[in-house]
Amino acid sequence: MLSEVGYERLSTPLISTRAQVSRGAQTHHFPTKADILVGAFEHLLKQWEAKRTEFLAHHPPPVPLDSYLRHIWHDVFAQPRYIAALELMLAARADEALRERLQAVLAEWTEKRDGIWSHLIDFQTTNQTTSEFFHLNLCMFRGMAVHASFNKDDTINDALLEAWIKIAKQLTQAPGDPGL
Amino acid sequence: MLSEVGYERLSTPLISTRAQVSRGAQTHHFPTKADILVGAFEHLLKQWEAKRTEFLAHHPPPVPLDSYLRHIWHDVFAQPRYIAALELMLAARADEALRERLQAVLAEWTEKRDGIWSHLIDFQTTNQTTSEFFHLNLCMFRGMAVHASFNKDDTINDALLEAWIKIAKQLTQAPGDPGL
DNA sequence: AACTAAAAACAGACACGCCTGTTTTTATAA
DNA sequence: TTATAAAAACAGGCGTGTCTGTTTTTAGTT
Repeated sequence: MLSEVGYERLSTPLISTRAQVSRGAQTHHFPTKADILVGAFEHLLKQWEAKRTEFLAHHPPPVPLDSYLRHIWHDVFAQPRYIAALELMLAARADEALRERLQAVLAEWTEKRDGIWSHLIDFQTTNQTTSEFFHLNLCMFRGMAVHASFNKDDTINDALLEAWIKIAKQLTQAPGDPGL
Repeated sequence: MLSEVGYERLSTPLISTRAQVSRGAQTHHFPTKADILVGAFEHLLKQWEAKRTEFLAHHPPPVPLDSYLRHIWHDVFAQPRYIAALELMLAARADEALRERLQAVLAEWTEKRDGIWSHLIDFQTTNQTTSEFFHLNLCMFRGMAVHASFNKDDTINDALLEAWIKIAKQLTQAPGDPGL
């Protein structure tokens, strides 16, 4: 619903109706709206985790870099839910309590995720370079996700993805530090 | 106000109070809330345009690539207003009428912007590569802006910027196509 | 220059609806 | 019987858009 109706119009009665749950039951399990949002956010992170384990089941490590990139692009960033999560995080800027709860949930998850991937991807560079690449890649995919959510022309989105994959390979697979 | 109180809490009475304008005057000039938002968006784009002309006054073309990158990073993307604009665009996804108005305003501005920069930057590659680089760079800066808005640690943000500038140089300044 | 008419700008109040959180009541199970 | 779950009603507040009335500016005419 966050991705369909947007954060602004997302109201608790709307949610309970769509969930076919009485408003009483809703408020019983989720006293405040923030509780619902945090719950939804946790649910989303679990889904991403599930996609990762499913991917790893079919791609035993060491995972080639481009396989990894295509996976997180298509299964995470290119999904409407990613934009919904982004809207949620941005909107939560103004709500200090909600923001801190979301950031806490996310921080824990991020740490876990990075710990997992850093051992599985077929990097051939130093650790420090790897960390920086992770950040760069995250930023690039985030920006591409926003771009894709506005511009529905998939040909250009695909071209951007392929271009970035080439760059990523140069950055991490080159023998000797390529200047990153 | 969009960046301070957030899109969700931004109400028309709040705006009129802060603007020290009566609610009657407000509704006279801006019949609906969407009119205010579109007006604010146009205002923002004009400010970016002003920053650009000011930069170009001090940096006669051909503009070195890294100067250009630092300029749009610090003067546009790294500003809180960029995040506000992003939140506005994302929130407008659910409001079809508003979204189309914003997109129309933005599309016109974008076309103008690209037309200007493409002649002023010291590129040494083909046009097609240049266009793709523009897109990639936009995505990267967008993602970095989001990152910076959440993570206030400037050292890592600066490091990311410098890393990207190095990459950008390799992409556009290398003699012969570097494989992008 | 002065007077009038029209238009624009402004001010404040109102109505309607919705949203959030609380409370009260009813059902169910341990 | 008591604790938990569910349902429904309630209260207070707020937000958007509209409406009526007032002031100021502009335009046109004598």
